[in-house]
Amino acid sequence: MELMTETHRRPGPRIEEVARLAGVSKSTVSRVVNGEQYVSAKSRAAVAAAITHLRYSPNQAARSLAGSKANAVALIVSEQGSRVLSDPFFAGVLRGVHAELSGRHVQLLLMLSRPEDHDDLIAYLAGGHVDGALLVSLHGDDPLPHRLQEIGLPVVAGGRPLSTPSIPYVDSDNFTGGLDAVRHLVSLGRTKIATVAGPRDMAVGQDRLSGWRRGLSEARLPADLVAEADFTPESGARAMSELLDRTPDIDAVFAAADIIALGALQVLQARGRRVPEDVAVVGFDDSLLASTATPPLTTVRQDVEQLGRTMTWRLLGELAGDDGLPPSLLLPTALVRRASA
Amino acid sequence: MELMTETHRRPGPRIEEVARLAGVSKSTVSRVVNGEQYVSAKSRAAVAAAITHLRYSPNQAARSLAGSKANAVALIVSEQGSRVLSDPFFAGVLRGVHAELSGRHVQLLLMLSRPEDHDDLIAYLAGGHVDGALLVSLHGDDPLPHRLQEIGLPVVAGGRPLSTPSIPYVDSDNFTGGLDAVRHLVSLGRTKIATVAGPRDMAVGQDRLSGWRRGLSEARLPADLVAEADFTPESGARAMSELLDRTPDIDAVFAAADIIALGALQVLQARGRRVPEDVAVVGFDDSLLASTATPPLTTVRQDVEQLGRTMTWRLLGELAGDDGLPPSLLLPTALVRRASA
DNA sequence: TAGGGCCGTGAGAGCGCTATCTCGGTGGTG
DNA sequence: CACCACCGAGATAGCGCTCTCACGGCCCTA
Repeated sequence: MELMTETHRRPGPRIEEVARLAGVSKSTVSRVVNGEQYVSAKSRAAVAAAITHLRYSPNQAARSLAGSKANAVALIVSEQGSRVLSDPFFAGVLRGVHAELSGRHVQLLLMLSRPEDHDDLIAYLAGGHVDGALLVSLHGDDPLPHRLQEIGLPVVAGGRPLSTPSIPYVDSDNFTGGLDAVRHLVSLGRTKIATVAGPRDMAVGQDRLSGWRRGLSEARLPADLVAEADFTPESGARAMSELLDRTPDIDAVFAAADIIALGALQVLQARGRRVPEDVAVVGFDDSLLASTATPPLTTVRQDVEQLGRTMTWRLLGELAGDDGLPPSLLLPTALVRRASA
Repeated sequence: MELMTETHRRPGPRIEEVARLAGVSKSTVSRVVNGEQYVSAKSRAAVAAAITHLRYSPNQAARSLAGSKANAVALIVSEQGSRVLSDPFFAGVLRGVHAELSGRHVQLLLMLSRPEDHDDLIAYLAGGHVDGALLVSLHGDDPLPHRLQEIGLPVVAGGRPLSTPSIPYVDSDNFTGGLDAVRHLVSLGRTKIATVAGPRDMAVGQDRLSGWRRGLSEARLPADLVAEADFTPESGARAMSELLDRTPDIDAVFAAADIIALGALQVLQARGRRVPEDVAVVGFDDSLLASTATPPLTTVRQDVEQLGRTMTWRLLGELAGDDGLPPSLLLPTALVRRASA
């Protein structure tokens, strides 16, 4: 009797059984499950009761197959290293995305992809396994957004993508953030205001730098004290050293990120500068690092969780067929005053 | 002409087309795609060529439906707040999980669940939408691991689950870590060694505390200087204050996490204690916070990425039907000496 | 030379849903 | 009173794949 094969059946009831218990057809159950109209209150209640009683949970695979939609979106992190994941920025976005998704029966697939894996990624996404994609941490030359657009997958980027301006994105208002930081420094009477900028191949680096420039030009101060760092304390320290070597009498620094500011802070203290008396320091992000630094860091707050929520809202809107959605959105930033400036 | 409905067809070729191009049947293409035996080298090559040429990517939904397996695992974060996501611990685990999964055609579903959402979660998972689950950040009384076990879903926990000892888990050797921290403090000649312990309803809190106790008992020192905190600098600061109020002449503190140590450090400095001269401080985790603290923190390093990898390895092993897998695994920790002790 | 494995392959039956078509009943309109 | 729009419901055809089964050819053994 080879009928006795171990049938490894998936557990749980089928839609069929729910229909039988509720005394209606599969179609009606499907309508109820999908919240469609044209179902009598009576049927609706009967189905709901049956679902609860049987603990029915519709099979996503079957649903996707029949319905030509995946009920899932991908959060794609495109980065050479996987450093990003430790970044509070990423954590915040993730939290926001999840918050916005929760209760909507849309699954979140997390995909990291290094540039050399992009082909696989594209193939997978082109297969219709997700309905849309959220993109974060884009370096400027990353061809990924463009390629996603090519295969017709709805995409929203977190942070302005340098390479593909046509893609919808949500970003913090980094320019105004940088501008506000400098205005604050100017209001403190500082005149030799340097910056440790972020990577120039990322919009976030460019925009905060532009804000700094604008602030200095407003105050008719020279904008020549620039060093570049990536988002590590080490590179922040290195950049600060350069700046100090070049111009020892700097009296303020705008760091493009708290984590950069931290490295700068260490160098400043090691070189005998008092913060904020000799050199005022402003960071960016208002991460945990800012409040626990010594001295606590004045910084520009960005609400990354809100950024995640907004990206998701935008994507789901597009998937629902809303038009009139803004192509892109800028989220406000705010200066948080602490001891360092 | 309502035939003109927007047919929203999924893009890409079907298995059928690959078969036609390769001159074989669907069955053979399926065999090649799934790496089965009993396919001639010739057919295999023809199919591979066709796949490449057509950029074929099999439809996961159809695969899951026909094959009764989801080709996906869930990473479940069970927590009241969504604070966890910002935790470097979580980020590290995530990175490890992803690394171990990559190239295996297994998708990662990220699911956060507050206790009040557990019913939904269970229903979803019972539906066979994932093949297994990875669990992190469990408070002791969390019924989730038990319930997952009930529905027969293969599960591996990250961190020892207090409530369900029978569940396979992977954890850092927190006990030995705590022990090593104290031994180091003792070797420095400290005798009034306090601890700011982690939450007592989490294994990680209990185990590090036990290690501290053992260390003191080895050195025949009293183990009565205990305060408890959760994983925030604020609670660390509060706990440190209590400790100092109770016993002003403390000369060393073992904090159950770097983030707790940070709060302790601030209180210590505010109260005029020099670190490490008056009070030596040891943290746990070796997070970024440890190296950027003032002074840089001596701490116990745990390799959370490795933890994520190991959890995943264990789960995939179980899914592949390996037996002889160790039920649980402990990963080594290591003391990292810096300035604070 | 006949029999039995084993390899390589194809045909075809579902997997559990959703989408579409169909149809009877109801109530408002000319 | 006939007509028709519309609501509520059921029947059924796939969605794209995997899995089981069947079958022919080959090699090895008796």
